[in-house]
Amino acid sequence: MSICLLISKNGRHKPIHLPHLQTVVLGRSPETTIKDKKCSREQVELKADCNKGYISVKQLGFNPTSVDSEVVGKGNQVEMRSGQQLHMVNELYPYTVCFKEDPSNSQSSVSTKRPCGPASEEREFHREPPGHKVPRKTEDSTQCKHGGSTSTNTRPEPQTTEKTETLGYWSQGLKASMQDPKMQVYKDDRVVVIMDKYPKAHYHWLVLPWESIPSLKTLHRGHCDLLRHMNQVADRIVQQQCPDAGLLHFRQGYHAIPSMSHVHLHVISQDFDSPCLKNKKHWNSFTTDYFIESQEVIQMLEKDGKVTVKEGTNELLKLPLCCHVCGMALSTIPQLKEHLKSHPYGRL
DNA sequence: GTTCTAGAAC
DNA sequence: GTTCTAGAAC
Repeated sequence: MSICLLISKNGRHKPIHLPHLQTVVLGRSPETTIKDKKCSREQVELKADCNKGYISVKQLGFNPTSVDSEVVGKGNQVEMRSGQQLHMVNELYPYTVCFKEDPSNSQSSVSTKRPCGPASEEREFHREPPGHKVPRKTEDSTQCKHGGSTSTNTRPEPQTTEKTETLGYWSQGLKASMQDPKMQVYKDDRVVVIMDKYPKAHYHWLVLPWESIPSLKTLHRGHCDLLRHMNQVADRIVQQQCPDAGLLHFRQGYHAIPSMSHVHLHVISQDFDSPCLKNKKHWNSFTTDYFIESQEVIQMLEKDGKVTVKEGTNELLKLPLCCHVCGMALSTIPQLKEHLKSHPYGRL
């Protein structure tokens, strides 16, 4: 399959990879180098169809995005093909689209992928631009599946003995993402932090242990230290990567019944300003008791040696929409999103 | 987890 | 007619 590249015509930055059928939101951010306030941080939503050879361009921002001088219009969507020109906003910041053969399809490129994880005690931060709301997906989700034949690093490999944990199923996606250097924001000998692939707020990271822990049910008292460390790492990420950390409210916690396998701590800003937040389930999973505070999980482990999820927790996802800050009831997701603009920092 | 889409709600 | 949700499929 070919890959899709969005190329800045005036060479402002390197080409942006648009993964096949994956929504990518671009706008004013370090990634595009656009600082123009007329350009929203979420100006356009792009989705490439590498099979059909076009990208869908949806204007999210208020000011006009255009394709070949034709304004898309807020909320509208058009198709753009090779040879056409996208202007991010106000007929400025031109881009072209290019479909070309994926060089990573060759076997040699797979074997030269990053050997999994850092050496023991290694700690490093990768400062990714937070404005890029949908991090690019790995070109090869099977990378590191076998640890890399030449790897000499000492980090414990994920357990691959359980047949049910075969990579490739959608619910196993985190295992691939956490191994992908492009997704990693921080890693040390115990944990890795990645940006959520479909962030539900302006800032949304996942902290995952290298140790294979399928779910909250598998946690025991011996994991308390690890969970405390995950919390500390999360605190540091927020401080280091979020310039609004003083104003913007954050929460750290776990979904009671997560869809994705492998224990992951959500670190999420409470603005919930994201095009990826689309439905009631998304909303209630972060704003009801379906979201269990990290401290509460640690306390349960310390006290009971296990995490207990209350009966009926799944029903919380069906609750009526209700503002997490002021409690106001909203009848639809669009109305909720409009209301959330009155709480930009996620608190009163 | 997401995407797609039928049909409910407006 | 359009918007929005919710369930199936992946």
